[in-house]
Amino acid sequence: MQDDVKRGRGRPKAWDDKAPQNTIKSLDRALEVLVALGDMQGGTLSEVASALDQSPATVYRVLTTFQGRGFVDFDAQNQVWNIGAAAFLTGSQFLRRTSLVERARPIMRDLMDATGETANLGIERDGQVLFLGQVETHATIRAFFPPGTVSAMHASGIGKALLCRMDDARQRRVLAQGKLEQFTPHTLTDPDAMIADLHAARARGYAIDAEERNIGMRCIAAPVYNVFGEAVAGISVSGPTTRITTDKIAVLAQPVMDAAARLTVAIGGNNRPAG
Amino acid sequence: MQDDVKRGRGRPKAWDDKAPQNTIKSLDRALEVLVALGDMQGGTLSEVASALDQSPATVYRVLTTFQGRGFVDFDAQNQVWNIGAAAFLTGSQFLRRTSLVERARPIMRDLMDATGETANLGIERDGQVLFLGQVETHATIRAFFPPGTVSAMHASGIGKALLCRMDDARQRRVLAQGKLEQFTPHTLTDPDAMIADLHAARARGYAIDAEERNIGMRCIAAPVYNVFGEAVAGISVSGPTTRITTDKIAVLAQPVMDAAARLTVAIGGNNRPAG
DNA sequence: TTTGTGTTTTTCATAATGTGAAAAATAATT
DNA sequence: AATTATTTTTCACATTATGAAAAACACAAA
Repeated sequence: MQDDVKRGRGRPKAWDDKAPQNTIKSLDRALEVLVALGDMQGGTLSEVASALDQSPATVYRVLTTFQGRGFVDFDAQNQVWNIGAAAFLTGSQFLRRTSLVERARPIMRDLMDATGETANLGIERDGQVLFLGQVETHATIRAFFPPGTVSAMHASGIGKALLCRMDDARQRRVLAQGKLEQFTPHTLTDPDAMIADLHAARARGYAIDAEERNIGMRCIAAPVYNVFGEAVAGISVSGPTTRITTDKIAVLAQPVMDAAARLTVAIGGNNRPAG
Repeated sequence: MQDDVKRGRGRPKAWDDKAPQNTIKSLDRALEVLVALGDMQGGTLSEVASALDQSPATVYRVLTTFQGRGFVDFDAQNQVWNIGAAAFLTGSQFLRRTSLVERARPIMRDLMDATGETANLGIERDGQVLFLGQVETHATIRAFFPPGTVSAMHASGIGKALLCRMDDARQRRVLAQGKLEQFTPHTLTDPDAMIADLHAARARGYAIDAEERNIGMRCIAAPVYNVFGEAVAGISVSGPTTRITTDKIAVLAQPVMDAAARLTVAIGGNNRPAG
């Protein structure tokens, strides 16, 4: 970064260490409630209140206010509060911004048509893979990654497609974060084995997740590049090992790489990767 | 419906007309800001403030507070505020919750009450319509599609409601699969006639199955959209031609479309269809 | 039944804190 | 250089958020 930051229009922000008092405390506490409700995947009033160590009365008012705008739903049957449709709708506007998702949509649909398997789109965020969208196969047996799911980099096709294009330093940093947690007997937990796998993926042009996260599921992923040739997203197909057999991987990899290349073009990226 | 509703545990809510003061005003105003920011797809402080007719100082504090939790991002380059990743992450928890079928249930019940006819819910699977659920009319003569039933797309109201929102290529592909099998003298077997019928349905906003699958049965269906404005399901009413007469179709279509729109909202979808 | 326990919702007094106006400090424009 | 537009901070004041406790229920057991 440059030393002199590009500053905005009006009065400059106070770069003091003494915290400027321009945030709203009650709103912040309310957001804490909303996030907690999402993390715990719904709960009763008392559950939420005790989890946050806050007064039930306050949490109750926060929840009913959110409810008024549809940000949370209340299941009167079981007295359970949950994240509501409005939160999803507003939150989804985040995707529209980068326009990555919008542009990926038709490409993913074609990929699904060409391969018959569910197509996925994901990016890296905070050392994990964040799934942004998918187009589901029509087959009855299908992999399911709803948008918003996060997954470990080292045990995901898209994660490894992104990793294999990072320089060594960043690779090691990201991998060190997650400690290579073992999910299945096939998960690569040895750093050297992981590095070797990433080199292979880089040479091939696509990464493979062979039952490393879920037994019975394989995934083939390729990186998508931005204008600087940096891998900023991954596109993949995932399905059961019964359909994605080892000898079909090379066949399926081609449409995946094609789709990634198309998406790279669609977002104004450079298909000649940097480094 | 019963008069005595199933009530929860604790103290009952005050059913007074005089608004109970258990919502938080400042939080509500803050949510108004967040929703507006999403609707206008991002904007500068002054844009948001003037759009809501609020003091810039207040809106500023709201935005910085949201920013603190990642619910909005600030692009210092262009001084533009936008919906952030945390809003997306939390909002996405909504999807993880209940299924389409559960959300549709109360809506379908209302639709049945309003029309007096059996209400149906279906999606596309493997080129066919898969019925996921229904709420039966009280009348003795009734259409019966038990959940799990599959039916040909081209001879079903829901099927045509889904088809009429696909692009031409997919339309032709799906239709080619089934070869437009003839079930009754009214079944549309000519591809051009089918395309014309689908265009009409698209323009109307609802599709009609006029004895095309079963003699003596008519069906009125409307599409349900996901967050991308893609038709992912259909909702319909079906009944005997003696009750669903040709001159009643337009009358019955309104509650059907209303129900579809409600379900779209309930699943976090976008009622402005894509394409 | 009656009693007891664990809920959720409301009321109320009090103080915390959110609020707008205006000032301050910058960038863009003329 | 002066003006305009915009963002951020300060400050005095009153709005309003807050927790404790009470009220009103459901549920379980005696």
